[in-house]
Amino acid sequence: MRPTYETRPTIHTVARAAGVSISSVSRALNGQTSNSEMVERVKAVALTLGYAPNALAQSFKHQHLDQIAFAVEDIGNPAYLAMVRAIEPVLQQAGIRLLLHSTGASVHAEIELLRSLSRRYVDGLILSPIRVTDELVHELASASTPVVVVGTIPGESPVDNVRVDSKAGAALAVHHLAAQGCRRIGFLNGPVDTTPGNSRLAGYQAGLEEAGLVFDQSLLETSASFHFDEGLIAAKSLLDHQKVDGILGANDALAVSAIHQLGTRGLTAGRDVRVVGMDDGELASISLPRLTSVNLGAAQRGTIAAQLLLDRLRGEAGPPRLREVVPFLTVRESSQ
Amino acid sequence: MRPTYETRPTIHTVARAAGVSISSVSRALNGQTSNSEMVERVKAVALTLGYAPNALAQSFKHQHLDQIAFAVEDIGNPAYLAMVRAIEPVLQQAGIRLLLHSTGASVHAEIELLRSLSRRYVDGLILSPIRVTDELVHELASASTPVVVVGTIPGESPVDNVRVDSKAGAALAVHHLAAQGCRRIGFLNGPVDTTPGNSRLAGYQAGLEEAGLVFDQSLLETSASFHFDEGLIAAKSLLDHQKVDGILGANDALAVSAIHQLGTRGLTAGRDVRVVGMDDGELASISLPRLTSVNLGAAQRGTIAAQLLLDRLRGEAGPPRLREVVPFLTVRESSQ
DNA sequence: TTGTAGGCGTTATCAA
DNA sequence: TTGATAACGCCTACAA
Repeated sequence: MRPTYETRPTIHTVARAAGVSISSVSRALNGQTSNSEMVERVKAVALTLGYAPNALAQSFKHQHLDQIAFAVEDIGNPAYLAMVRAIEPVLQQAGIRLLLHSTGASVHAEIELLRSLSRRYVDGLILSPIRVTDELVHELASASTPVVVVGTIPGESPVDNVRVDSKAGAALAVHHLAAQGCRRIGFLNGPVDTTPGNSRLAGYQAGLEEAGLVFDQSLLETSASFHFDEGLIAAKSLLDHQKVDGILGANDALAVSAIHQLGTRGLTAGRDVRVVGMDDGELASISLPRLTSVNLGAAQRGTIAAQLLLDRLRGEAGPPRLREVVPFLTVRESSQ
Repeated sequence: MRPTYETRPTIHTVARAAGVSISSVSRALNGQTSNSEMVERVKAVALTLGYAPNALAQSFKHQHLDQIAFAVEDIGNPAYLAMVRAIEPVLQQAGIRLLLHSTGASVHAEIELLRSLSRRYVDGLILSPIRVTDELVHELASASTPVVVVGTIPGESPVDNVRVDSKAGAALAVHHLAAQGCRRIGFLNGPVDTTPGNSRLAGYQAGLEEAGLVFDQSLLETSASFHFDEGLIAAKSLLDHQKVDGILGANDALAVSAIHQLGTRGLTAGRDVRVVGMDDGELASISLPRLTSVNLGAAQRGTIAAQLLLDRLRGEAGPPRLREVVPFLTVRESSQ
């Protein structure tokens, strides 16, 4: 049998039962100065009545809900997952709840989300846009609550921003492969109309140049997405048409898809072809062989983003802040 | 330069600007019957003023926030991740937002969470408890909002419940291994004081019995957790001490850790020792060799849980409902 | 069709 | 130290 959810005690119920005014109840429960005997009585009554202040009414009164939203394309993406896990404890510590928003890789959905902030159902937003359009930047400027953007946005954008130099990260991977003796380094990229795809391609090219290797268009294969399944198709195409001694995947899933396609050809990652991924997520340490990967500091970015946003919620004014996380390489068996 | 977030237009602002009363504004904006010329004017004024009704005030008035919480031990667990991804679209469809709660495997945290529902900061809760204590069941009974439990709970618990027969799932895996000719089937379990660990052990034993094999305590290895790292330790211990021709992992991560330890010994999963996992998450199709796994319908459970909860939010009364998802086996290379 | 007024539950101001 | 009262922004009888 289900209980009814209807009639909960309010502050009036408690006041009546304790024989005091509602203001006294409020004060007693919120630790304001008052007669301690009365405080005890009120607390006792509240307990027996099972009274708990209505968070909705409190929020209405204070005009903040103590909750923020985190909006990403897909929570299943390991990088975003790492961020959520990093954001959570920071918020919990501060008594702030976390709302999850899936934008489904739609800039339109992100813009709608920014507009809806004027409804004030959250106190702030952490947004990790996959594509940055002019319109998005414009909406960021006029957002009704503090916003922190995770990912690279134009310099003049008037919001806090935490980013990672993923171009440098990709270059790092290329350097490593070159140092291991690779001369024909294939690149399995994701869509280039996304911020990550774009900057990783730039990093691949820069890395080649710095290593004294020439960029060969035919060693570049662009997957339809950053997911494993589509990666398999792209990896197959790359290996069908080109002989490579090293492969950089734009993320771990793409790198692992390359490992699979090597296996299909009787080749072993590490021994025959060196493979490096990016993100350094759980998959990297679980894959076989373990995957060398560029750590892009997803967890760190999440933590920083949460802290920046909390500052704003606490009233911190001042110009937009920019935090940059530096990528590093975690070397495992797949590249040795 | 940051904008100020202070003075947003209210319904009064709009009313004054449009030269009507606040009730007219409310009616105009909510599509109530009224003079259409006036409606147009109000809408125009609202638009130029950038007015959007304050969600907090609306929620306060209606006494519901249009948001629910999903509470799990760790959102990084692939099974829970699959649930979130399944829950999201159902809620979005209904205009309900999703709050994420991490309980960190603490029953105490779960109980606190259930109590805090009386604060009414969510309209309902989907809870996936890892351990079910009497106290938890008791709190479920007196929760202030509708609750849906994902996972097996005692029959008399007065809340909606969606579960999977994971005992049958584990037995399914054992049958499969036996049918492939395995006679010494090791079991890499997670902690047995958890609901999943407990029922999977029972399924392993039942499966052996049904296959005409005897349960051998020494073929059972219990990992400290369901995570890959600890799985490696347990898998090593199992393989150091016993010769097996089949291994069942209590989840995909544990099964993959077994694959790793086999590799260390020059053995290949599938060819030398058949390996089966449970969960059938992304990891199963990404691992090398691809992992045969018991699909426990995590996504399906998420969808159903969301629907059950939505029913309650819409006022559906009636006795607690029980939904059971049936597990099935996805066969891949690791067991052939 | 429109406006006035009351109320949702809480906190805060002010006078007693 | 306490209690009456106003206010937060919105919706909705009810009266005009």
